[in-house]
Amino acid sequence: MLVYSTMSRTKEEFEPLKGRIVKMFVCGPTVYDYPHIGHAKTYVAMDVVARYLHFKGYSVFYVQNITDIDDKIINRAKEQGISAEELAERFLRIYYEDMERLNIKSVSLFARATQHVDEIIEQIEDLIAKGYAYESNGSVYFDVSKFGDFGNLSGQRKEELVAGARVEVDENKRSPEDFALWKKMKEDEPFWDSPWGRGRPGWHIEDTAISINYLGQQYDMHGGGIDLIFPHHEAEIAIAESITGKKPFVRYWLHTGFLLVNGEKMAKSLGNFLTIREILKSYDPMALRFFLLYAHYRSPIDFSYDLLNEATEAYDRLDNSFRKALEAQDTEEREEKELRETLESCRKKFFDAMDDDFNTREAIAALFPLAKAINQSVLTDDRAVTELKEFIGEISGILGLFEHRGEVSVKPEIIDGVLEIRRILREEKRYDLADMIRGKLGECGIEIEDRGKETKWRISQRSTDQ
RNA sequence: GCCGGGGUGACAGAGCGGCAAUGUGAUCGCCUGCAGAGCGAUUUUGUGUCGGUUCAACUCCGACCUCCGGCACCA
Repeated sequence: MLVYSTMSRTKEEFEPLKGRIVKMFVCGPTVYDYPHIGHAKTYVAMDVVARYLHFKGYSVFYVQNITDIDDKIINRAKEQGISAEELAERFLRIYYEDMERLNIKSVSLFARATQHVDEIIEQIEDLIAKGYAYESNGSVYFDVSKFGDFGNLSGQRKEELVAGARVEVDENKRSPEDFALWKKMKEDEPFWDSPWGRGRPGWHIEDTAISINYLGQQYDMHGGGIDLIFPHHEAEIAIAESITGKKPFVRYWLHTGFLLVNGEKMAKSLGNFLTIREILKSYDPMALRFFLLYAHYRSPIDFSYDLLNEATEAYDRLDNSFRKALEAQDTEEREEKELRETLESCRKKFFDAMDDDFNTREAIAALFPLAKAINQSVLTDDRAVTELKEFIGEISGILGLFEHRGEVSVKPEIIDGVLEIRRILREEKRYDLADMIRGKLGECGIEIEDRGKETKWRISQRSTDQ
């Protein structure tokens, strides 16, 4: 299996540090607002990475941090007249809800910055003791000049960085490129006590404190959006390797391409900011998930409703045919050669693509010919059907798609009864009443579909959205 | 200025030293009481430009044009 690492800028053979155990860390959100579809892109992609590693037989321990204290949270809380803690709590809950709806299930542990302040302080003390950090007027900074490898991940040389820099001038820093590990408390701000007085943690060290605490001094994978490469991940490497003296801190650095809107980065100031909730008001969460996976994770996606609609159509096509396969019963032993062959080649293409740096676009593309074969088939080949069901189960687990979990709030017998009456009406050609029943059921979120004399029904995904 | 990633049919978007996936859209036909779903067929000279290497280049090399992102708060 090949994995692309930003550090080497190439695909490398994947091999975990220790046997069949994979330890991965992904930079989580700052919880000060509704999560947007850019978050969705990154976290869905990383979810599939974790799911696939799990499928490959690795035992995956996946930690995500939650930044629940920082300037944005403090400022937003002030605007709204509530405490920073309250604001963070509220949006953390919303974040969990949105992730749940997107079927992101692989995270083993969410770790909040505010619950790891002790570890953060310990790391800062360690850095100061080792001469990599200095205290200045109640704040503590990392001394970038002490870490020779700074810039390796982003391919930047320190001199270049400083040259083109628009670094914030801060007279407390020895050098503009130094970054804050501990920020002195300002008026009316939340604070923690520390050896340097009251203050709060800087951003970069939160992740190293959490990841080293749970995953160890070196671990396998670290993921996040492409915008985090610099300076965030450079800073993490500097902190971690300075503390532990061990290189590399992380074996594989994975970065997701940006989600763009109108060809530009999504930003509040551009007015093209789209939240997950906004999209899910009118789209099936599975369609959004499919849309995000129907591109390679390292590629950018230029979001538009046209493309989302297109993805919805494509997803429904696969979903419909897979449902047909999963519902198949009373199969015989009559061999369907075409189906078997297509299944075989699809399976190979799917896993080859996934093994090649989690290429979900190509993996999904391989599913369409299978869908076609299913639609053409009468599903009489019991061995092929069994294998088909197994395969669909596998890809559902890996992609987190094609899972039909619509809960029925009415007894299925009632719907079956209604459909029996409708069948009689259709036989008697009383189509007005038959159509009326179809309409009414549709309003209740039950979609029905006539297939010859038989009628299938299912819970509509879209109408279950809030 | 520095660093990174792109430019492939109407649109989206993979792959690859020889055959250019896949989806969506469009057109026609079939199926169907209708709807939906589906099936069959068709759809445009499709690889940014110019050179080089090669028997063979969309793929490798060089130059150029152009788009996007990062450069110290970002998924």
